Amino acid sequence: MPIMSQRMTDIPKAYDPHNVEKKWYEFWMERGYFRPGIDPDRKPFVIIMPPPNVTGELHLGHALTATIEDLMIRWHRMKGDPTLWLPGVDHAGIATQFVVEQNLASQGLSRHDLGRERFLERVWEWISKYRGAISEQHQRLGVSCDWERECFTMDEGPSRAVRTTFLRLYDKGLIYRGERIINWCPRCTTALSDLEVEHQELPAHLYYIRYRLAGDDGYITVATTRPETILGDTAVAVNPSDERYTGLVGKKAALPVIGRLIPIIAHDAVDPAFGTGAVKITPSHDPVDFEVGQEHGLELVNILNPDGTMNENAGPYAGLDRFACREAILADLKNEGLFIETKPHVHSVGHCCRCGTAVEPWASKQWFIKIAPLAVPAIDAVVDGRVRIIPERFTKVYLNWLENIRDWCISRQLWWGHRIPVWYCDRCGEIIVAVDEPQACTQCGSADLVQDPDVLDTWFSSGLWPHSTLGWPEQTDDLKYFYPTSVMETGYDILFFWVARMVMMGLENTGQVPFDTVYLHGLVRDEKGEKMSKVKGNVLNPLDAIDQYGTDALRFALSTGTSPGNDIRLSSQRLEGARNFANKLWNAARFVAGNMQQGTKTAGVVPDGLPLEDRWILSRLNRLLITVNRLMDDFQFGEAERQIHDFLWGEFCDWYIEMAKLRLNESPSPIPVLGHVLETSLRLLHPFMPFITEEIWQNLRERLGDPAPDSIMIAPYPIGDDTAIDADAERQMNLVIDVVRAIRNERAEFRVEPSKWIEAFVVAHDSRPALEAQAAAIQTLARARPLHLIGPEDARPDKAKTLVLTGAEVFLPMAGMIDVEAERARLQSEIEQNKADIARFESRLDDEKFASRAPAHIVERERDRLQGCRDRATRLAQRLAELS
RNA sequence: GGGCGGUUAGCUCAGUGGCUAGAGCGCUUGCUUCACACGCAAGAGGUCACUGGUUCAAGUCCAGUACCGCCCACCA
Repeated sequence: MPIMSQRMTDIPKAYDPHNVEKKWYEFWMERGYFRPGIDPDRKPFVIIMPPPNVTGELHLGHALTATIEDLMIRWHRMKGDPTLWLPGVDHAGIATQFVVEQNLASQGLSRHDLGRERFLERVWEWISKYRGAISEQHQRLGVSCDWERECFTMDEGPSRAVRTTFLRLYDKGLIYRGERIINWCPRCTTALSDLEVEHQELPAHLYYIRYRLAGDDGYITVATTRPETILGDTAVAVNPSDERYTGLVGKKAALPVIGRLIPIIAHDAVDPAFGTGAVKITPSHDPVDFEVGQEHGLELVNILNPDGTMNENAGPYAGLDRFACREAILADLKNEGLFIETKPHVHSVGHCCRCGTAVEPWASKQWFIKIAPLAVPAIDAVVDGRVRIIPERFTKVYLNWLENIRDWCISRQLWWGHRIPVWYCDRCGEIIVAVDEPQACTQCGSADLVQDPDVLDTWFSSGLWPHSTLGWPEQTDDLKYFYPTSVMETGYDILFFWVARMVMMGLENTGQVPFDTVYLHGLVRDEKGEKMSKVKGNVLNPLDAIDQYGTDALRFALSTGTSPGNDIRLSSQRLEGARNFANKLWNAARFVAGNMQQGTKTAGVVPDGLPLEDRWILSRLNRLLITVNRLMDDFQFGEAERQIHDFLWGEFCDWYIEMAKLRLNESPSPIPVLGHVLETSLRLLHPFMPFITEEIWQNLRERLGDPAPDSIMIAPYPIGDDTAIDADAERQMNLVIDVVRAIRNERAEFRVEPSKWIEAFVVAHDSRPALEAQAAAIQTLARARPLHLIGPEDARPDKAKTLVLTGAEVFLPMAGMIDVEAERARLQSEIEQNKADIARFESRLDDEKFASRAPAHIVERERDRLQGCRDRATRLAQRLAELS
């Protein structure tokens, strides 16, 4: 005992994460544990980390990604798999250019003041300043990724992969340049893909406007939500079957204000029931109108400048902002008597996902990927199961998107990003697409080549990430060994942006799927369920959470009791709960360490001949190990953690340690099972809470005589042994627990002072030997002394509180405190309840179909239960009779 | 207009056909019990949204309804 109390003072009472996290992270790094051990005979486990924005800050979504990926990685590493987790960062075209431009703006400069080259220098400076912050944040989260393989999308390797892919797709005719309607952001002054546009339903107006007919004093009335685009109209269309307008088709109408004459045409796409049944056609600024224009050979009249102001085609309105122009034109129409009426109308307006500005559909010359041919193999891969999506419901979402996919606009009018590898010959106009910069025109030999000024959509390089990071297009050793990767873990919000494109590009470039499994996690929300955003100010910085609660607590809070694809609400209460669990574990370890004498063997513990509580906890532990391994295999990490938590707190601490204390009071000889269960649990928990488990494990290791590796992170992951499962021990222990709880319950009910001992009689039936062996424990845990273990026939106290349990009865003689009437009523109600139970079990068992169709062990269990209820019924009845 | 998800204790959520449906937080009562007050013990609290179906057995599977949320879509 002196040894124990002495040691206890060595270890602080509360777990302090800050003293341990840095220490162990450095230790792991120094030892090189994060590097994969390559074994050509073993299939590796590989995760490529979703690359965060190079100039960004990690938010809780990244913390969740890091947590789930790290737990998978650590688990596989402990299982002995060659394990690679490859980190990286993304150049994030628009986002990065945006922050650097804002920084310039604070100095009163625009990127145009600097020019392209100097602007890019600024971007690189900015990156060199902020890039390290991301990895530092990641390291504080405990990520065990291979930093030596860290990649940046703008590195030479991935950049070459980008150009190579571009060339290959161009040669195949899958990349083309063409004039199409794209989404234009006037603030970012670049084209966007359809995915980068967020549609919002907004209340607006439908304006009815008259166009004068040419050579006639009649009118045709159109309805539009965007009167300013009148200036770009090149036709009015009606449905060919619409009799109201049959006479007008082929005639001309004059545009209001500017008077330009446009034809009236017939087209199926016009819905006669909408508005007036006549629609103005603006091929330059509307996707449907563009199609109509193509079919009818209509002219494209662009009326906008890149910044959203009106251009010279807008005549008197040139220079006005598009929204100011709308008001101005409406006023003029009213003056001219061409404005008829306005009706409220809800329609959806696209906004730039980066800056929130309303985007303009705009006919513009851009580069596109003809994506449908690439989608087909990506669909097949998921349909035939080469790629599995978790949770499964997203399979349908994925397939639906790919089946209806439209060409992908990949050119961006930005400076920061992968420059499009296309050169134009100034002399002959030849278009040269090449991986390396050409020195002369392949056609005419001229050296006057100008590279396309645009850059590629950031997601183009992201789509190549799983193979470009491993060395593609070179057939590197890494590519050969680690590709295809194992799991792609990311948020469901980028299923289309990223996951689908990786499948398409991976298959296209390598002929293989990029990963076997897609694991999609949910969004992290605040305690009110709202999306975290800087604007709302409800963003919780992961580092703040770590400072306050510790990394393990943050990881535990983010991943426990959650399920794939479902959003997570993170609150301070949740973090506190996780921190409390870490502290509980810490203190359990403090207790165990204090009782572990130097050289106590904890490995190779066998249940044979051990006391009941030892056999019980070993049985429970092994059940847990089997369950957790099954859950991990099945990607149910949150449930696995919950089970570990419940075992450690509710079984190991609440019962096993409490009973161990009694034994240690009797005799100071060490209890190997105590150390064994803790040590095994630490390894089981390590992937989820890496720091505290390492700290305790190392501390324990010094006391262990067993040979062990230098770190818990390379120790073997525990697997269950079903021969350790001992149903008898569990049954007996349950009875002990029931008896103790029953007595405690009554003590509380009768307000017996906590320190006071009370006398108890326990009638044991089949389990009498077990209860006798546990008499001392029951006494102490229930504070019941003297405790009389008696037979069913033995005399028991007269006026006693009686508790009829399934395998025992407890009598508590509480002099003067028993109300016989109340006691009788209570027993009567228990009898009623018991009767109902019996009836339920009987009717189930009497059903022949149940007996014949239910599995044998279920039938058996129901029989046992019925028997237990019947026994109890008898004893309840007896007891009631005794009371009268 | 299509599709998906949710609806389980006061709150937040687990529960992937089989005990009498669980946890954390909150609440009530009592405890400075020698690992832990970031704790211990006891307790209250449920028509698993609703209707029907499949099954020996449904919170769990199927169909429909209601409400909430999300995604997709060229509704001028």
